[in-house]
This record gives sequence, structure tokens and C-alpha cells, in this order.
Amino acid sequence: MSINVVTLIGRVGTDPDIKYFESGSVKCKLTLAVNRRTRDGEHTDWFNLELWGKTAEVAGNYVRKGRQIAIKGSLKFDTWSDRQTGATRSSPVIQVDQLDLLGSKRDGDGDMSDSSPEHF
Amino acid sequence: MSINVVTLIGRVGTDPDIKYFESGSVKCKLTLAVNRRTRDGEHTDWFNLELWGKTAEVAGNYVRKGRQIAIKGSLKFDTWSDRQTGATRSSPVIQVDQLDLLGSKRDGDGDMSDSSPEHF
Amino acid sequence: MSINVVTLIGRVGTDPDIKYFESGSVKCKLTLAVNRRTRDGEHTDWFNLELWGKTAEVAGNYVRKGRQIAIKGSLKFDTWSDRQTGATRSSPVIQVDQLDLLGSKRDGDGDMSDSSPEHF
Amino acid sequence: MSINVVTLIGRVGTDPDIKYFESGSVKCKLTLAVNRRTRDGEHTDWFNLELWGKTAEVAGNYVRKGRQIAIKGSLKFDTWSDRQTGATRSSPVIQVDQLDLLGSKRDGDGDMSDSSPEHF
DNA sequence: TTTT
DNA sequence: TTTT
Repeated sequence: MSINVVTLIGRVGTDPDIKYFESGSVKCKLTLAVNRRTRDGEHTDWFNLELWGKTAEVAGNYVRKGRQIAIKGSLKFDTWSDRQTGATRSSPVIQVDQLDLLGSKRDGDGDMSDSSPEHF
Repeated sequence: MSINVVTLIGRVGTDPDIKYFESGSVKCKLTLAVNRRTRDGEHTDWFNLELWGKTAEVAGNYVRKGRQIAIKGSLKFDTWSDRQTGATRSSPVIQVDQLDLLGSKRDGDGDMSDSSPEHF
Repeated sequence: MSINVVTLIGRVGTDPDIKYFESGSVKCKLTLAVNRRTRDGEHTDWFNLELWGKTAEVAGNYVRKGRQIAIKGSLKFDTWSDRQTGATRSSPVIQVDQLDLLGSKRDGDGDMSDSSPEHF
Repeated sequence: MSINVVTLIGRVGTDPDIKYFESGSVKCKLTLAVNRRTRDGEHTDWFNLELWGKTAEVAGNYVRKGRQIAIKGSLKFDTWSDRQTGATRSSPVIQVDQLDLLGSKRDGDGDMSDSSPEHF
């Protein structure tokens, strides 16, 4: 309803987690490492991203751990009840509505043990 | 270091919390209510904002509970050790670098007991 | 295709210009005054906004000259051939995909000769 | 003074144009190609970027024709008097305050005659 | 904890 | 004038 815009560039922390619902909708979850400069040097913030539909499918097909991406989306909180304490807890999530694939996977993947080829 | 841009418009939840450090720096904390449309209607996300220096002082002088503001900043996580469990916990914070005061205070302030006049 | 995000807050320069197409689509044109700080003081940049569909209709119903709004969109260039010289000319346009109505019209309208009432 | 945020990702059209002023300040001009999807396919918008100071120097050192970059800045208009007609003309410029170098130079540089190595 |  |  109100302006809520987030733009981030970073590297993906793990291969995407895709889920197909019976309704036909598709959801993809990613984690994104974004570097920030602090007084003491550099720090990495990890963000949880959520993608739906066509954007989720593109992520599932082309995004892999280490890949550099840019996203546009909005910031929200997922809330739930803690099973043990019953307390309400929340976690920030970036709802992604645009995904840009940057550079090549090779640039960013330090884990070369994963030698699966890419097919673009 | 990397692109990390957040733009939000919302209403402030409480009067600003200002802290003056011995070093001369000023810090202001605010909470911001931002409305989001969901499938079931409307939902409010609450964000923690952090402002420093000149921007903090402007907030301290002109922002009050209920006021509509726009901000530009970046999203980071504050992390700390939980005193009880020792576990690392984190909380998202918007580091604000620009603040826009919107509308007039009267538009947003339901608490008319504070009848001090404004001079903009 | 690529990330192209613009967020602006400003005041509308004239009443919106709405056009209904035979196809059923709706287009709205607006000009927006955005203040910028320069070395010599303050300067106003005027932007041309283009809105379509539901967003255009909201603008047509609620936006008037002087109203403060926030928009999210992307920046593009309209290009055309100059009739006289045949040269290609271009003009920047903000393609708006989200519109936020801020404050009230009264706050911003210096032209009180337009006394048409508002119906919100 | 007011919120005016632009985020763009694209490829640089020519090598950067750097100018050192006697005052010690540095200015860099770039053109950026940003792809946009239209009804008929894909279209490229060309933006003029202006960078100052440290950011200008980074661009001068690391940005070359073809390189993919991301920028954060604000949109303004440069205005001047047309020498022939005396009419006021204006041209949109992106005032850049953050620059992100994406991918590697090799990804974007078609001109391999410049074989100087990079040391990032 | 804010608003419409 | 850049790229895929």
C-alpha cells in the first residue's frame, strides 16, 4: 500500500530452494550475502529472499550458490508463534519482484567441488 | 560496499529516542509502521530505524508519534549475544541517510494533549 | 529487463491529464516538482510522469495541482522525430508503477482560485 | 532536499571521461545502456552519468567501455541556453553517489587490444 | 506502537 | 555508444 522499495546486489549463499504448490504456484527461497563497510572494515549481512512465479522459476534455472545477482523488491516480516515458548517471533524477508543475473557463476563460487556444468 | 538501498514511507510509532554521546555524535531511534497489502487485506510491518548526526537531530526536533515520514537508507542486521542462552541473535535495522517530513504534524498526531505549537 | 528503479517525492505541477483509449486502457500524465539542494541553495527539477491503468485512474481521481505524492517507477526516454529538422529528439519520462498520496491538497496548493471541493 | 533515488544496472558505452579541476575536485562522465522490455521486444535507454570525487576516481581506474556496473544516485536536469536560439534547454543527468563494479572486466570488454592485466 |  |  505504501512505498517500500529495496534494491540489493550480492552473492547467493546456497543453491535455490524451490517448492511447487498444488495450486500451480512456485516459490523460491534464497539467501543473499551483501557487503557493508563498517568502521572496523567490511561486514556481510545475510538476507532471506522470497520469489514467486516466473521470477522463482528463473532463479531455479539460473541461480546457483556464489552467483552474483541484483534484486528489486520490498521488505516485510514473516511472523510465527514459537512452538516452545508460544511467543510471537518474526524474521525479515525480502519479497523479490525483479531478479537480475550478474557476471558468471565462476566469478563467485569458491566451492569448485561442485563441478556441475551450467547451461545458459 | 555493495548496492543496498531501501526507501520507505510510513507513520512513526512513538516519539523519537535520542541519545547524545560524549564523543559529540547523536543517535536517534524510531519505529516506522508501513502498510502492505496481503491476500487477506492489509498488514502493518514495523521497522526499526537508526539515524545519526544531523539527520538524527532533525528527527528529534520535528518527528513525533504518528507523523508520516519518508526515508532513504540501507538495511543491515544488528547482532548480539543473548545473555541467557549465549546464542547469537540478530535484528534488522534500517540505517537512515535521508529523512523527509511529510504532511503536517496535525495530520498524524492523534494525541492532542501535546498542544505545543509548531513553527516550520 | 535490467534493474531501473526510481523513487521520487514531490508536488504535482498541474491537474492530471487523463486519456481513455478505445482499447479500454487509461493513461495519465503528470508533472512533478522535486526539490534538490545545490551549492547556491535550492533548485526544483520538473519530471514528466506517465501512469497507466488502475494507477492512472487513482491519479485522475485524487491527484490535483499542488498535491504532495510519492512514486516508484522506472526511468525511460520517449523518442520522436522533430517535424522541422527531422532530427531524433528524446525526453525523459518516469514510468510510474506505484503512487502514494501524501498529506492533503491544501498543504501544497498555492492557487486557491481553484476552489473545487475534494471528495475522498 | 526531497527523496530522489535512482538505481540502475547497465553497460558503459564509452571509456570514462575524467576531468581534474584546479580546485582539486574530480569529475567523471559516463554513458550507461540500460535494457528495457517493450511490447515490441527490447529497447535500450542511454543515460548520462556524472560522478565526483572518490567515486569518479574509481570509475576512471576500473570502468571501461562495455563494463557492467550498478549505480545509486539521483536524477536531475542540467539546463543551459542554446547558443543559436537562446532558448533554455535541458538534459537529464544521473548524479551518482555509489558505484558497483560488476562481473569482471573481461566479461564486458570487447576490445582485447588493451591487454593490461587487472589487479583487484 | 502509527495511520486511513 | 554497451551488452546478451
